[in-house]
Amino acid sequence: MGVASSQAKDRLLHAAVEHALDRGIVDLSLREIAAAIGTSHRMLIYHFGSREGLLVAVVREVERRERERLGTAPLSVADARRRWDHLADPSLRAQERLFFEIYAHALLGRPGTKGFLDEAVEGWISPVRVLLIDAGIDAGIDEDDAEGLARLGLAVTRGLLLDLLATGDTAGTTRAFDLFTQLLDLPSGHDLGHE
Amino acid sequence: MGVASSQAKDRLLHAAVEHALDRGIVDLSLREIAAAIGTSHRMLIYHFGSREGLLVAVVREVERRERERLGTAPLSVADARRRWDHLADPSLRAQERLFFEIYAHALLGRPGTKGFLDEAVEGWISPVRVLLIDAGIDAGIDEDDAEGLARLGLAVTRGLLLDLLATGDTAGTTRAFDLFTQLLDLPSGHDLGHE
DNA sequence: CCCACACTGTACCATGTGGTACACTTACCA
DNA sequence: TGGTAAGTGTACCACATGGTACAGTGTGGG
Repeated sequence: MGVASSQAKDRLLHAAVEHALDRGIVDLSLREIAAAIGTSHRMLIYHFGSREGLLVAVVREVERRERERLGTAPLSVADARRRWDHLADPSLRAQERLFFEIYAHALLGRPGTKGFLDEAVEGWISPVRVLLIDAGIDAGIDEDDAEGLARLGLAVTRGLLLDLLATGDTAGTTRAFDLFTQLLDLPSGHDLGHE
Repeated sequence: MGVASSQAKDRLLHAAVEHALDRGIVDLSLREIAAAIGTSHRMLIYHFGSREGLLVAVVREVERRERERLGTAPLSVADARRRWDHLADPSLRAQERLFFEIYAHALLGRPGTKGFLDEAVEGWISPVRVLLIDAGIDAGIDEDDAEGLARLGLAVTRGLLLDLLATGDTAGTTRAFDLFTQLLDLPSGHDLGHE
């Protein structure tokens, strides 16, 4: 069957994700996707078994990229602003939009999204919490504070991304982010900060 | 034609929205929806003209409810926590989930969502900004601060709602929200309204 | 050589899709 | 009373859907 991984399948998956990045995924038919990436719906079925199989593969790939981003993101607290600048970069818009599309999809319990939500929230909060606890030994941050702070930071980031995706207002959302770092008494933007 | 409003149409729309609240909307067929709310796809076409017509009607209704919530929300800052408690109430989960589903849908430029994003962001930021400017005359809040603060408040709320919808962790998200209000030094402070 | 194998094109299937035609009922109003 | 219009049921349409059957293609190894 073609269910196992193979070079052809990988190529198809990559192309399908690329297409999903700017066209979405949840309400597209196999034929639409296939036509867009230069293959036939027959091939998608062959390699992924079914439409749901393709969905799962795409979701997993998005999860993987998200994790990868987590792994390479500078996690030091002082780098918060640099991290935001990275996230706010236009080249990441498509990925974030797809992320939110799948997020909403998963909230409705659609097939192929098991575990996505846990990973999407806990996967980010957890390492930040640990980091904060380590960094906060001197500063007197206890575990509840660390958890709450991690949660709040994630919320600010995701909330501002939703704003950014809707409005495209990089300057405005960045100003709001700087405001947050100021509230935390963190170093804000290097030199392109506010004022 | 049935395109104009009527009692029957209103009943159907209400039922359709109710159904969308816990089953979603964007990837459901007319027949699925119709069967679930005890009518026929024939009737939905009759009253709403087309599937897209129904979609538009549902989106508008969700927008309307969102605006209604905005209108009745207490905007004074001292009430921030009470407002969050209201949002975090399980009875609103379905509405928020549907909101994010449509939000994601709109981010992809799907038909029937024109104006949704503007309303979703600017519709909330704007009144809060005005409120902050008014309240901040004494406290020295300038317009940029007000805009940023409104934006940040909205982001915190939406981000924590995403968290809450995914995890169901009312206590944790509420702790994070409290942390935010503490950072703002709310009890003594200026007004901060968002939702 | 031949066979196994990964892969792909063509053609097809049953079912589901949005949408329509038409007959029919009810109800209100002239 | 009759007519007009909203509303509804039944049956249907052309088409798109996910999925399958089958007959290939090429390629590498024995």
